[in-house]
Parts: sequence; structure tokens; C-alpha cells
Amino acid sequence: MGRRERKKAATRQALADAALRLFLDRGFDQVSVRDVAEAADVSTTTVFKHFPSKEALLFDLDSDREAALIAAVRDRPEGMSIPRALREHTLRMHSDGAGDPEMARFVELTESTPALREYGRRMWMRHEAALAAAIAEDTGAPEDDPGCAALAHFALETVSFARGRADARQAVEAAFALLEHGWPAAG
Amino acid sequence: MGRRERKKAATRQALADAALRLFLDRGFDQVSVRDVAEAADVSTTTVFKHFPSKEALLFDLDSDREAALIAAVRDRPEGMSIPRALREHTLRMHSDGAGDPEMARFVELTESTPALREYGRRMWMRHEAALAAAIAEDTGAPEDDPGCAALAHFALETVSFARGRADARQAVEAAFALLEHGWPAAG
DNA sequence: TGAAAAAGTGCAACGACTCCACTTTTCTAT
DNA sequence: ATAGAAAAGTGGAGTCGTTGCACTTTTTCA
Repeated sequence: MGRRERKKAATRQALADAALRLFLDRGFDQVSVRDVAEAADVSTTTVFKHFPSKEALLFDLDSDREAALIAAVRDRPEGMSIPRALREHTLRMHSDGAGDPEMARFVELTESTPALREYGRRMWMRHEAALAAAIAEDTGAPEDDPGCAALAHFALETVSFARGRADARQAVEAAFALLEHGWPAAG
Repeated sequence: MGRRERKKAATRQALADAALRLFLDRGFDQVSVRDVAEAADVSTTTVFKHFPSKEALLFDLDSDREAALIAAVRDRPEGMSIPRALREHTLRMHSDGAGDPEMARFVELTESTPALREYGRRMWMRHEAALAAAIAEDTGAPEDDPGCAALAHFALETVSFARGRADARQAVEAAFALLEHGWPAAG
């Protein structure tokens, strides 16, 4: 990797770090992009050369999550249904970093700031197509099968559904129970 | 209704009308709030006394939709399941105004403008709690039952899922099939 | 070595939105 | 009927996110 790319990565990292620190410190809305730029010692315009928006400064580690998601479907134990595998994966994501206090503050920040909630959801839902394709491939359905797409959409939506509910774990379980077994018929 | 309220409602209506006309004409991003204000012959600040944001200028008729939604559950035919009733209601909403060219332009505008898509979805999802409560009441479950909430959430999400897919009707049907019967078990 | 490409800067600008001090209109209570 | 509270509207200045442009500096590569 040449010096150019290294420097570029460095300023990008400096920006993400400064942003995280300031946002956790004062709150997202109380920090301007100019503040972040100054803390990283670059000009405001440079910030937008690296990140498409202020919100993007916080969501910089989004590449592995899709891979893990696909793997949860593809490499699930023999005999486990796809909804159940997705449920396990979702619950695992929730419990991961439950001990890390830095992570806890990060989660609290993103959930309490509307703009960040929205942005985070959008980023997360971007994996819908990939997940739907993985499910379709696994079940032998056509690649654009709407049933597979629906499952992918709803499974991803689960985290946004659980957010803000009193008992998040219970919410996730109820949602996946619905996806797995359907709405209980009356009688 | 006193003169004051009447005048207030009048300027509000004038703003909404001007906004609709201009947005349909030139596109959402090509019209500034000032343009709308001038077209309605008020100052820019007045606009924000009536509407919380530029997007809100377009979504001014949101009160009846929740009532219709609740009614679709509560007044469904004897023996019809709740997911099916919600499916019928969703499909009905889609086909309503399919003939109205003005409505078609409106839909096209909101679906092609990211900010409006997001805003419309947020407004729509606001009915989640009310719908969940209606479902819970109908089934005799506790008011905050997570299963009912999950069904409400996913049923509302259906329109956002169908949006952007090639065959919207097929997407809605696949989504509700999943909610009604669950993911088909292997074997 | 010299020139293209890319990173960064500085500035000006636009648009959404807020704040504030102020005028005008309408309501209400005496 | 009239005074005064309450609300609607105005105007302007200001903040913030975001973009565009013209320009300098650094790095790459032929």
C-alpha cells in the first residue's frame, strides 16, 4: 500500500475517531461537522471527501456484518430452519458487546438520536438483497423469489422492531416465532 | 369555528396546495421552502409555524388512514384471520387511486424522492402501536403482547417492502403468506 | 524529470431550519 | 365597547449540513 493510500486511511481514521469521541462526549446534535474537522485538524470540506454525511462518520465498520449474516444462514447446523438460524444470529449480535461499556455508550447514542437511528436502520437494511439471495440459493428458489425476499426483509427489520421495546430479547423471539410458524390460527 | 381558526386553516391549506402543485411540477428537490411560501404569499418562517419540515407539506392527510387500518382488523368478516384482513386492506390501498392520474403522480413523486420515501415510511409506521393494540384487543392478548406488536410491525412494513419490487402485488401476497403460515418447513 | 492524478484547502454559497423582536389580528372578559 | 391577553404573521440575522469551484501540495508513474 503506497504512502498516498496510507495517508488517506490515516485522516479518515482520525476523522472517525474524533467524531466518535466528540459525539459520545457531547451528543450528536451538539457537535457540528466543523467541530469534528477541527478536532482532526482538517478542513470541513475534507470531511465530506471521506464521508458522505455527518451520520456516516459513526458507521464506519459495516463491511463484516453482511458476511456474518450470510454465514449465519449458510453455515447453520444441519436440520436448523433458516428463521431459527437468523434468530440465533440476531440474539448473538445483541448479547455481543453487552459487557463492553464503550459499546454500550455507542448503542445508547445511536438509539437516542433519531437521525442516527434512521441512518443505522438504512445501512442495516441494505443487506436485504444479499440475504434474500443467500436464502434463495439455500432453498433452491429462484434468486428473486418474493417469499425469500420477504423473510430477509422481516428478519432484518427485527432489530428495528426490538429497539425501543422494554424487553428486546422477548421481542426478537416473538418476531421470529411469527416468521417461523405464522400467526396462530384461531380455535 | 372562529375566524382565527378559519384563517389559520386557510393559510395551512394554501401552503399544502402550493407545495403539492410545485413539487409535482418541478420535483421535490427543485423547489425550495421559500418558493412554496411565496406561492402561498406568506413568509418563510410562517411555513414552519404550520409544518414541522419541508416533507410534512406533502403528508397532510394522515389522520383517516389509521382509522381505516384499525377498522380493517376490527370489522373484518367473520372467520377471516387478522393477517388476511390486513392483506386485503393493503391490496385495497394499492388499487385505490390506481385510476386517478393525480394520485399516480403523487405516488411516483414520493417513491422517487429518497427524503419523501423515508418520511412517508416514518409516518406510516407511527400507526404501529395503535394497530398492535387493536390486534391485542381482538385476540384477548395483553395490550403490549410482543407477538401482536410484531404482527403489526411487519404488516405495516409490507408496503415499504413491496415498494421498489417489480411486482408489488405479488410481494404483498408473499409477505402476508409468510406472516399467516410461517416459513415453510423443509422436507 | 515531468506531467497526470489525487488529496487537501479556502471560500463562497444554498437551503432547511431556528431564534428573536416586533406588528397585526382576533378573542375574551369586564 | 374596550382593554388586554393570546395567537398569527413578519423580517432578519444566524447556525448547520452540504456542495461547488478554483487552487496548492503531494504522490505516482511513464
